[in-house]
Amino acid sequence: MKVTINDVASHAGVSIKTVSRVMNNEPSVRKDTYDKVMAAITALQYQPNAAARNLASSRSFSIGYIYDNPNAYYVIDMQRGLLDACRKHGYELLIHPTNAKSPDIVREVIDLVQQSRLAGLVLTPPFSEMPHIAEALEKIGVHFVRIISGSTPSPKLSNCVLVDDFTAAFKITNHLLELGHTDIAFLCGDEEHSSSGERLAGYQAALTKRGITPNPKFIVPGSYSFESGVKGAKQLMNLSKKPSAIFACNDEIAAGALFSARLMNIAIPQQLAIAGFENSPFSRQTWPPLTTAHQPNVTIAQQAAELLFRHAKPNASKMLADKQPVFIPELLVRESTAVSK
Amino acid sequence: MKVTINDVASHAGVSIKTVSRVMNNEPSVRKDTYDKVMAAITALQYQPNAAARNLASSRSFSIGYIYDNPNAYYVIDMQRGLLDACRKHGYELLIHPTNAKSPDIVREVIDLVQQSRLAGLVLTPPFSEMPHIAEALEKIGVHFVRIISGSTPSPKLSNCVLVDDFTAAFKITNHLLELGHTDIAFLCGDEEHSSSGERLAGYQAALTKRGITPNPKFIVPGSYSFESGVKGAKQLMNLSKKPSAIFACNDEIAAGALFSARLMNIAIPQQLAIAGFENSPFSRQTWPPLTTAHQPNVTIAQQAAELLFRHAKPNASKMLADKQPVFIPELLVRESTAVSK
DNA sequence: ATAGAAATGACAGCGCTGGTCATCTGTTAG
DNA sequence: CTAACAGATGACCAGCGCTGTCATTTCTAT
Repeated sequence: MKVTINDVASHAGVSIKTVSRVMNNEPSVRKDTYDKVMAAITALQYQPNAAARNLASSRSFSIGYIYDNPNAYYVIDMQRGLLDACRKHGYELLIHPTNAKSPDIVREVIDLVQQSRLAGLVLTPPFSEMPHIAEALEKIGVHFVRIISGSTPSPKLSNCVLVDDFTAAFKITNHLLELGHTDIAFLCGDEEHSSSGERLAGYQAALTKRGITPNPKFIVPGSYSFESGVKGAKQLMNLSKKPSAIFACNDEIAAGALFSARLMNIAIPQQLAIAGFENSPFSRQTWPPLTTAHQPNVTIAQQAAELLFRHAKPNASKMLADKQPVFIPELLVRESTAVSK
Repeated sequence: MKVTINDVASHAGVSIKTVSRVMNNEPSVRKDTYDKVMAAITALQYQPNAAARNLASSRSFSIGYIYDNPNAYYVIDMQRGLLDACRKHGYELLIHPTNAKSPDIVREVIDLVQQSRLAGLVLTPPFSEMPHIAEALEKIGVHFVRIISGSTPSPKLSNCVLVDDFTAAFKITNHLLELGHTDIAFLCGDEEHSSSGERLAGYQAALTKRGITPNPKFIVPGSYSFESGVKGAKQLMNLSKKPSAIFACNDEIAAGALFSARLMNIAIPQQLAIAGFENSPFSRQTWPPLTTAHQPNVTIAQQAAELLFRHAKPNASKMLADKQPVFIPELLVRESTAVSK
């Protein structure tokens, strides 16, 4: 019922100490001994007692995931990916919803890490973009991995997983251009999220490449919310020169724009094409369904956790330590942009 | 930096065992000793080391939350509530997404409980409605709390938090009746979820009370999905005698019905009123926004965890042990039913 | 004053890791 | 073929911070 390290040792015909060495990836264990021990571990389904390990070594076997994101689907996907990686490595996941805007957010995070004795932390926006959090974490020597918007790996970003919003936004804009649209507007998300900036840049780059100068009136500041989309679309459709397509910074904004267009009796996509970003579940459930970009969040989270373990595990192989994953969200064409103008 | 039980003991002038007794609510600690120790604990900001407690006592200080629910907002809310309660009681939350339809789901749950040495489990649908899970859990003596659909507390349901879907559905149906609708259809959710049955019963009861015999053709079986709503609405609107209102078992189905109605050029709510259930975030973002019923999921989760702790903590006061919370989701009228027929 | 109950304390040990040596095995140079 | 050495393994102990058990002390009621 309860398999201890002793059982594994006698089953493998080695000493407890050797099993412990294997469990902790210590060097100087011969290959065949290692294999023998591993075999015993799987045969007996040995699960080390986390509490005992924890207590004896004073390091911990859990990582933390801090979130403050109104998009529940994003959070759930992240969790799923992190959990997968944790299970694989025998770690636990501590989740911590909180308020990123809180004035003592740094202290809160530090407290969490220290009280729960976390081995590491996975940071998603907005936390991954807060320099004082990264600094504080570095100062107390806690490993962390950030998931951020970006396209080019660099040594400075060694503990980051990059999501290439720029390229994905470029592709979406290109899709609209190929449909014949030239007057394409952009509804921004929150300025403080770098994803919004990256997507805007991708949009602008695509236009420029076609020889179109982005029209400043077509770039509407806003936030990642339905309401923002409602307002933004209204503003755009009241211009004397209206856009024929809108690229919204995420699906929620796009849904708002859709809503707004409907109030104004504008036919989608005949009179106005609308594209979103994120592929949230409801992007398929709007009418018409939204063209959008799909982020493989579960996989992204897995990779982030793997990266974290590579840094956090004392003796893990450093071979792969510098692989820096970049994910490019994939274009998903649906009916909100289906018909060319 | 790191305060141990020793520090507390010497600060309070007692033995470490006595501090331990206080920490564990053991009886036979004199009032003034108790106060002295508590004072020392607060003065020193003592935080017991979970790993050590765990190891020494072989009980654990974490509870589990198993989920398999496509509705991310529901899961996030549950987590939030559970986490709140856990923090308050010094417990941790272990989350475990899984597949409820898996053939060895019972074994998986049992393994989880035993391997992670969980103090208890919170079960939401569909797990809370699977009798073999409850049986297995009882057999191995693990505490658990179920969140289920129901209206009347009973001793058999002593470890349950009830959500009164019946009454809420009754209210929604009543709302439609008051708008003058008499031909009200019902789009069912998954049959195996008792919530669907309860809501159906509430709907039927409301009709019956008004002297209307529910029309079997107006009751469409289905599942908790957008697609089901699309199909259901189509089927209803192809009847020779069409309903003038649809009550969908949840918002997702309602959104599907909305989508379907739009394809058929049916004006909402002028030609057809549609109501949902759940108050998921996107129910506000459909067009028109959905009339629905709001479940206070965060609070429900908190109560469930509190109930669990009362059962799981060995020496906690049993005073409140038999309070059985019942939550009635609240009617939220929005534009999808706003105009009377 | 004294039995008996209640409150408190001493001590071992939960399962594991870290450290220190001692021993054993395998490899290489002579 | 053997000496000499490095690498691999084991034996052993302490101790992480706490709880369970049981012995001891203190209080209460007669």
